[in-house]
Amino acid sequence: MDNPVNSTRNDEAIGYDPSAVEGKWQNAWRDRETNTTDVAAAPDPFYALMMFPYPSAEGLHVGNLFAFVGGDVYGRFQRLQGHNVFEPFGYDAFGIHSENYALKVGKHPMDLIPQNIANFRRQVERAGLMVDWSKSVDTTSPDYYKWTQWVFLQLLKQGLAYKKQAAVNWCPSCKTVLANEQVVGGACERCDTPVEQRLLSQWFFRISNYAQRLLANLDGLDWSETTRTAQRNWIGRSEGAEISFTVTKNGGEHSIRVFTTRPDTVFGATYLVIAPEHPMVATLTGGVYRTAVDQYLVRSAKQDLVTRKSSTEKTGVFTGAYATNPATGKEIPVWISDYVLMEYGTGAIMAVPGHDDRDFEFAKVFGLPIVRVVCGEGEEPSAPLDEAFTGNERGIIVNSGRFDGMTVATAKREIVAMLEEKKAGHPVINYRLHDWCISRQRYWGPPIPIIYCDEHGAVPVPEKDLPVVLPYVEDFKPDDSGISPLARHEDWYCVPCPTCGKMARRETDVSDTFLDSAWYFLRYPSVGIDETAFDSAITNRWLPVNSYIGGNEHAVLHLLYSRFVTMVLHDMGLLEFEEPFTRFRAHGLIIRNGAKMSKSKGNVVIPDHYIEKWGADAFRTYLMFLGPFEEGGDFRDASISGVKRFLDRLWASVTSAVESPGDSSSGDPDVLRKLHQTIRKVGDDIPRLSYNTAVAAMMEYMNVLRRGERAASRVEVTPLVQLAAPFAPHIAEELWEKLGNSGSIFDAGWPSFDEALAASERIDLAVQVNGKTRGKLSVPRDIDQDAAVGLAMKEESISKFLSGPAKKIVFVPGRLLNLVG
RNA sequence: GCCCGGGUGGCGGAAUCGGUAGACGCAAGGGACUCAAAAUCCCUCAUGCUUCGGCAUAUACGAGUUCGAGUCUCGUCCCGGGUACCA
Repeated sequence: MDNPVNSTRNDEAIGYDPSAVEGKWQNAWRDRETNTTDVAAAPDPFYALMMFPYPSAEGLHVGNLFAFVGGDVYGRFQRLQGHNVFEPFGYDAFGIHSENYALKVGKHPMDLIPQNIANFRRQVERAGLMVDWSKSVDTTSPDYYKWTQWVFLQLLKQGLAYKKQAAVNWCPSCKTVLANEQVVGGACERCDTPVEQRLLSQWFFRISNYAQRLLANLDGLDWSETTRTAQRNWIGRSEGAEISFTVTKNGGEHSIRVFTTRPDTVFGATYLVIAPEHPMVATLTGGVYRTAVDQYLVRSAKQDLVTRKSSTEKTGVFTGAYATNPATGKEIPVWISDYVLMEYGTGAIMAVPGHDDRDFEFAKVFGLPIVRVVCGEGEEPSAPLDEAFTGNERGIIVNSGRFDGMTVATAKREIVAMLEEKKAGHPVINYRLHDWCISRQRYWGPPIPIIYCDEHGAVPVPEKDLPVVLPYVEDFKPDDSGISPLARHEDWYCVPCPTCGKMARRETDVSDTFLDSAWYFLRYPSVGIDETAFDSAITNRWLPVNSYIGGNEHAVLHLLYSRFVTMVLHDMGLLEFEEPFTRFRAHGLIIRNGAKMSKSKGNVVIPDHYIEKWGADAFRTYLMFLGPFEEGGDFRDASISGVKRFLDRLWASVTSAVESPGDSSSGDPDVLRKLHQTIRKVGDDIPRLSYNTAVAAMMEYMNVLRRGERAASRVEVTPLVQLAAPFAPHIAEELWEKLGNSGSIFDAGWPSFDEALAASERIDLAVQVNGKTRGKLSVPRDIDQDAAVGLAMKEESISKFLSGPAKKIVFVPGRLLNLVG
């Protein structure tokens, strides 16, 4: 801007060149370290976190960027409020996605990931995020996963990591383990061979020990309600009872324990079912039934996990054994079926076909008796059931001896008491939450730091020997030579036992990617510190995270695992807090052609060329304007032009204010009123992530500003530049500089609003007759009811709807008057 | 099936506590400027009637509560997401 004379002004006033402005400020931010936070000294810490992405080869897409910009607007706003905001960024680069992609393109993930990361960083910088790049994290770097392995060892030390046999999906043709998402319709996605299940010895974390605490703490968290609900459902607390059924077999007495949430229906239990994996299967199975049972066991063991869990067709086999129903004293048959899961409850159920859909279906298939023990309103106790009656709110107990006539709720209590007396049952609380299996028979992850010694068993790798480095191997493909790719590399897995020094064998499985991401937020502030996973003073200063923004697809696993790991470290005395994220908000999804934008749907849009064409500021603001941040919206590139127009006008207004020779220190009262209303509105909207309405409010103000003939003055324009800064940071910096300020606008604070200036003298009072709006009156703001009624009745256009004086008057001061005739 | 969301003009959306439905933006139509186009600027823009003053109807559908309902209650239909034999 070397020659601000009228002849050139038009060109400058209309439109601006985003690439020049944005390049200038991105360089300035880097050179001046504007976005670098002094984590040790900052007086007013605010940790603004966004979920780190998996750095795909295609690059960051619009859906990712939407989430990041939303987080960035929040972070920048907090900084403008005067906080020392720490906004880090990193990469969740281990895992099956990267590995599969590497296999597909025939490259090694270790070569691929650095390129992808460089590309992501370029995109994020180009989008103008306020990221502190001095504290970035890459989960595949040994500097990072050294501490992931350390976290594993801490859980082991606490007795929270253990090994057990567990089923995995196995492709008999590829001779490899498949992840659930690689099983398509019960077959291997690559060779279409039917998948089987196979038992492997795997590492688990005892997250189920924390079920009650993970559930209870949810009440105190400032999180999206949908996310908390999803976690509650996942943890799945059920109150019920455990009941014992006695089996007399070969002269011995055995007891089968079942879990039920409906002890009130025990009189209707006409048979028992145990899971195929139940330890008592062999004991219970009698001679002639053995062959059929064995066949059934083989069959259900072969079926893959996905199909077995999704098919609802009932299959089963009779064991030959009978148990005694402790309520009725009757003998009932014991069956085996895979609709009963060994992982939940006791792996055995009492079947009440009259009042459970699954039991009903099973009873129909095998011709087992169905007994009604609950009646709905107006139903006869003897009426047959043509489907299970599961509604229990108004149910009344029948056919249950002395419990008849009780409500379901009362009977639950009374029947459990009766069973307790007989020593045949007691109340129990069960959780759906299973222990977390962290073993992966894969290459692309951190090796689990364990060494197996013939003499000493599973020996943890000493902490001083971490990291256990993942070797660069050419044949990382899980092929037919064995289970885990690392198990093919003797030179790697043969190591001396840390305890006795004799030759031993490393664990060749790697850990789950979710373990990498379950603690990364602890690492960010301590990046660069080599001696520890996280510096205690720094961590307790910056965490828990003030604001966490991410996708609801991680509502359960990632967020739950992070909470679990944090709780364990808290219990070990390593952290002062036990919940990692004070506030969490889930953003919405970006829809393109009617579907969520995702690689699998094939509808991703890469933002680069939009940013090139319209500028990062316009693109960011457009993304925030297209719909409510927490709901997402349609990506339709046509609408970007409206936002660009707004920024052009902002540029033009500031330019003319700067150049205008007239009075620039005062403003038009109407404009100033709108300005102060806008400052209030934007300041209210941003914290509740109502970004779309914040942008709309700024546009409205811009329309008011441009209404008059005269050029805008500095007082009218300067606060608007500050309000726009979180959305359009580059142009805001540039205009801030044009307005004669030095230093970053982000260190200049947020404009304050004056309540008195924001209020107007006169208001429009809506006047209704019988609830229908018939007109409006321009009246003083503080008009009272009588004065308002008097004015209204004088208006012929209003009074014509009334035949006489109003019988009832509803007056809402400052808003409306309703005359009821 | 179950659990969450959601359904408002041609389109994206707004209406924060039950108080003027359609802010803001896009698209469309008209006009100004221009040799022309782009850009820019101005105007119109829910629907139907209209004597051009207005009037009526409208927030998926049907009931209800209320002076007043997009908003609350009950029922029905549709769409999106999550989850799934959890006893």
